[in-house]
Amino acid sequence: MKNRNFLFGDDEGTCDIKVIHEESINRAKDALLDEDTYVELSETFKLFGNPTRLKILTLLAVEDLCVCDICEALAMSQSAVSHQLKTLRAKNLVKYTKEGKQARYSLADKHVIEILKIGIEHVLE
Amino acid sequence: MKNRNFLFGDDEGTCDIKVIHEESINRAKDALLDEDTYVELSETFKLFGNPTRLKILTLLAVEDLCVCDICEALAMSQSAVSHQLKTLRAKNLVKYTKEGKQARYSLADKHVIEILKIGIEHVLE
DNA sequence: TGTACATATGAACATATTATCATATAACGA
DNA sequence: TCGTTATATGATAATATGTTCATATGTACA
Repeated sequence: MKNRNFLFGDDEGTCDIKVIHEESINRAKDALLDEDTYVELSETFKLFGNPTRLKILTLLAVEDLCVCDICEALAMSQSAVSHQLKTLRAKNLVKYTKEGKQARYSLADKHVIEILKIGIEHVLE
Repeated sequence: MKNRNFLFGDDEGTCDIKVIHEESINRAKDALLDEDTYVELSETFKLFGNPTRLKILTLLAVEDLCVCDICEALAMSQSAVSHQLKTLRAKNLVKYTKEGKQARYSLADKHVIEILKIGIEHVLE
């Protein structure tokens, strides 16, 4: 089973690394969220991890825009922009309404601007 | 099929769609930051776009921990954790102090917890 | 109708990311 | 010194990502 060492704590057997600060580990582990939550969270943050999407979000923070407006503003292809809008939609960061031939996009979530602001604060320090 | 521009030859491959809302485009474009800032920003946000790193940040939000504590808490290899800590260090999200053989890691930036909180709010809605 | 316009999307390719493996470094005790 | 422990890191392979190309869908208007 386990090797027991009263001075330095239990050895975990399968893991070859000694547990050094068991109390701290337990407190920290209690704060961990569900695996599913972390996957969801990471997928959402991943959307902020790309310059093109950050630019789109910046634009939409100022003005609701249709797809071709965004293409024009960023000098990017319609396809590239449309694909990115799709991924942003999938995680509820943007929404759109159909207006005739056009699709008018806007931010879907108040958190988007908050996250952008804090991120900018961080990198500008 | 592709439109051809007889004055300037083939278009630049960017966007041959007509400008629909020029005023809006100009206002939105004014809000855009430097390209370099977006690259920096995206690299920082990218760090939040991975479940392992999110877990590490959660742990460090509660307790300063050494590398093997984190390995233990996440049941992950020392190498994987160490690599992720390196990337987190590179963007100033965590810092560490050497204590003998160990390296005690902690959050380096107050923004980390704020960003985590807002992200969690978003996904839990 | 037919045609141009606005957007969406599947496939494919190049690049980026992440965990693993093997190994290096560095501190400590015997 | 040697051996053990704690951490760091280069190389690699599997997977994910982002743009382009080609094409599909849907709308408006002559």
